[in-house]
Amino acid sequence: MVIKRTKRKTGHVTLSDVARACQLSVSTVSIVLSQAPLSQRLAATTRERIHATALRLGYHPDAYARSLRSRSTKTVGVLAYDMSDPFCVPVVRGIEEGLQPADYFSLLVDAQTERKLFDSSLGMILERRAEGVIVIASWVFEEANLLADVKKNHVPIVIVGRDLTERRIPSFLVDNHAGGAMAMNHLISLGHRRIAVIRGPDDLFDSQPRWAGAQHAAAQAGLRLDPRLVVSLPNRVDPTSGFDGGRLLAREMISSTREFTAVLAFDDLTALGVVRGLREEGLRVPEDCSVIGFDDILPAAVSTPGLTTVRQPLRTMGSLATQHLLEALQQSSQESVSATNPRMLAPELVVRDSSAPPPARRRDRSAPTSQHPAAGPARRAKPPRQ
Amino acid sequence: MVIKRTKRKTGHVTLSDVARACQLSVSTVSIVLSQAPLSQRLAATTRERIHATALRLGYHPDAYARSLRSRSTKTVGVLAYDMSDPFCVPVVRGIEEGLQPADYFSLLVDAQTERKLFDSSLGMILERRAEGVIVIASWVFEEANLLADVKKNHVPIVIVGRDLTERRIPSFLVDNHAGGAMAMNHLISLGHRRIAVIRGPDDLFDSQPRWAGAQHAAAQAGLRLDPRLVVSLPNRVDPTSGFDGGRLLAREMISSTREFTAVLAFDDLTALGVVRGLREEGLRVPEDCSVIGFDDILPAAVSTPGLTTVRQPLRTMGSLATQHLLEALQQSSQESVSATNPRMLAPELVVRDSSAPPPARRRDRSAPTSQHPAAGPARRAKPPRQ
DNA sequence: TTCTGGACTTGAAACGTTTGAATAGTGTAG
DNA sequence: CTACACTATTCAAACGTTTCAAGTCCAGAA
Repeated sequence: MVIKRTKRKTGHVTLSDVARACQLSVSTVSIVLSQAPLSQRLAATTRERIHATALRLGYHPDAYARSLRSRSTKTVGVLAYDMSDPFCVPVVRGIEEGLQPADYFSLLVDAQTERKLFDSSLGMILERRAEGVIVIASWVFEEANLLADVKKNHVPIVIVGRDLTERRIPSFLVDNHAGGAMAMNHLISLGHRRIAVIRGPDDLFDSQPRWAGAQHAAAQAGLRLDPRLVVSLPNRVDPTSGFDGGRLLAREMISSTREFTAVLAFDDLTALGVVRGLREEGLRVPEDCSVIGFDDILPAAVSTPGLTTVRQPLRTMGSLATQHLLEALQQSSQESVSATNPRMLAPELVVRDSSAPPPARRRDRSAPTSQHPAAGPARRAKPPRQ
Repeated sequence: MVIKRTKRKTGHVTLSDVARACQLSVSTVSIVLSQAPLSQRLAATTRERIHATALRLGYHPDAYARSLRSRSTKTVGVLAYDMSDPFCVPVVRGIEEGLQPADYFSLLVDAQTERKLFDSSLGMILERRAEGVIVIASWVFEEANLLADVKKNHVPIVIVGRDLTERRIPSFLVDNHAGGAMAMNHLISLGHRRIAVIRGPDDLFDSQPRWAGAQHAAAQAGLRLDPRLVVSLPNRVDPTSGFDGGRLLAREMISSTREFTAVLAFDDLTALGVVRGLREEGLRVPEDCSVIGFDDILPAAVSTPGLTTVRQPLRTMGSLATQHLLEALQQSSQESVSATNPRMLAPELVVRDSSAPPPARRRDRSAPTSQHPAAGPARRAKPPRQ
C-alpha cells in the first residue's frame, strides 16, 4: 500500500508523516515518541509500531515546535570573546561538562574580538531564547549595549574571566592578585633579584591586579623592582598579539643596559614571545634567564623548554559558572540572587623548565650547562588536561 | 496609563506585549518589526512608535516561532570532533567567515572525541533543524549511524578533513600525499639522508597518504628510508596525546643505535614532542637534529625554535566547505550534486627554525646560533636529568 | 446620497509540537 | 438494559510568528 505523500514543503520528516504511515493520529504518535506519561496506557503493540516507523523514516522531533509549545529551550547561550584564544577552549569545555548532566544544550557564539559582533551575538542568543547566558570575557568587552536587554527579558547571566559584580553580574575568575604574587614569589625563591616584569595592556582588566600582586610579593620580600624593567604590552588587536609583544619587549630590554635574570610575563603567549626574543638575542632559557607566564594554555605545555606558569583553573571556572547559572534557573521566579562579590578561584603554580636559579654571577657556580636545575618539586610537564 | 500585564509565563517580551503597549494589533507590529514589504504602506508615525516601543521593552523576535512559521532556520550545524584540538579552531573560524555574509548562523557542537556524543550531537543538529551540516573530522569518526537520518531528512552535508566521497559526501581536505612529500623534500633538500619518520596512528585516515607521500618523495630522490627509523604513533585516546607519543618515540629511537639527523613527524604536536624528547636526550634542534611537523597550529608558531611545518589551509578548507554547502542549499530542490571526488587543497611549506642542514660529521661546524649546551653532534648524550 | 479608491490596519490560518479533556469501544457489575 | 469503569485513541487549543485576504476609514468623485 502506497502512502500518499502530501506536498513536502520542507525536507523534514514530521510527526504527521509518522502518523500517516501508522494510520494513527498525530496525538497518539506524539504521546508515544515524547515518552509522555500517557504512553503507558497505550497498547504495547501500538507503541512498538510507532517507534519502528519513526526509526524507519528517520524522524527527529522539531526542537523549534517543541520549544515553542513547551516554552523551554533547554539552551544556554555561551558568548566567547574569541575562540582562537586558547584561553576560551578549556572554559567552554568546562561549561559543556556542567551542562551535560542537566541535559542542557550550549549555544556557542564566537565574537571574534569584534566589538560589533558582540552585540549582534548577544541578540542572536536572545532570539534563540537561551534560558541563560554565560559570557567568557577576559578580553575587552566594552559593556555591550544589549546587556540591558538581557535583563529586560529576565535572562540570568554570569560572566567568566572578569569581575562585573559592580553591575550585579555573578562573576567567576581567577584570583589575579594571588597569581601575580605567586609568580613573583616563585622567581624570588629561586634567588632572582633583578626581575623584569611585562605588564598586560592597560585596557585589559587582568593587568592591574596581576601587577599589584607581583608588586606586593616583591615588597614583602624586601625587593625593589627597577621601574626601568617594568614595561607594558601595547593594547591588543587580537588575542595572539601578545607573542610579538613579548618578543619585542624582551629584545628592547636586552638592548637597554639594564640587567635582569628573570622575566615575569603577563600571560603565556607573552612569555613564549619573551623566550623567543631572548633566544634571538643569544640568551638561553632558563640558564641565562628564567621566564614565567600566566594561564597555562596548551602551547605552554608543549613548547621546549616547558613553560613555568601560573595556571588558571579554566575548566573549573567554566563548570562552576554553569553550576551557578543552572541553580539560578531553578529558582527562576525569585529574583536571581546576583552575588555581590566575585567568585575568585585560586591559581596554581606549574613549574616546568623555563625557570631556574639565576646564573652564578661572580662565584663559580659549577656548570651552568645543560643541567636544568630542579626547581621546587618539579612537576612533570604534562599537557594541561583542561 | 498603566499597561495591564497579563500573566507572564515566560520572561520574554513578545510581539503581543509590544502590540498592547502600542494599542495596535499583533499583525501590524509584526509587519513593521520584520521589515515586511507591507510596512512601506504604514504610517511613518506608527512605524516610529512601534520601533521605539520595541526598543524600550527590549523586544527580540522569537527565533523558534519565526522559524516554525517561515520554515527556514538560517542555521548550519557544525559538528567538530574535538574543539580542544587546535586543528578545529581555524576550521570553525573559516566556516564562520563563510556563513556570515550569507546571514547564516552556525550551531556548533563539540563531540569531544566521544563516540557516543557523535551520534547524539548529530541528533541535536537534526532536531534543531539545521538546513545543512558540516562535519569536521580528521579524527576518528566511526561512521555515525545517524548519517543515514541526515539523508532521510534531506539535509545536505559536507565533511572537512576526511575523504568520504565513497559515501557520496562532498569532502574537503588537504592533499596529504603532497604534504608528506613536501616535508620529505624539504629535509632532503637541506641535505639530510638519515631521516626518521613518525607515522600517524593506524586508525587515523591521514596517516597512510602522508606516509605514502613521504616515501614517494624519498624514492624520487633515490633515498632508501631505514625501516628501523620508521615508527608509528599508537592509536590515540585524545587529540593531544601526540605530544607524549612523539617525545617517547624520539627517546626510544635515540636509545637504539640507529643514527638520524632529522625527524619527519606526523603532526605538529608530535613534532613538538620530538623536540622535547631530543632535548631531554641532550640534542639541540636544529643544530643536531631537524624536526618538521604538519598542520601549522598555534603552538608550532610560538614555540622556540619555531617549528618548521607543512601548513594545512584550515581556514580556507572551512570556508570552501561552507561555500559549497550554501550553494547546495540554494538549489535545494534538485538533488544535491554530491561531488564524486574530494576537493584536495594544496598544503604549504612553512619554514621556521627547527630545520637546518644536518650537522657536519667530522668538520667542526661551529653553530653560530647555538646557545644550547654543546652536546655531541647527532649521537646520544647524557640526559639532562632523569 | 452612493460609489470609488487609496491609506492604513487587522483577522485568521498556518508552522509542528504537547497536553488536558473528550471520545469510542469493551467488558462487568448492578 | 443501564451504569460504570476501564482501555485505547483522538480533538482541539495553545505557543509566537508571518502573511494573505479582508477589513475600516475618509476624502473626493459621480
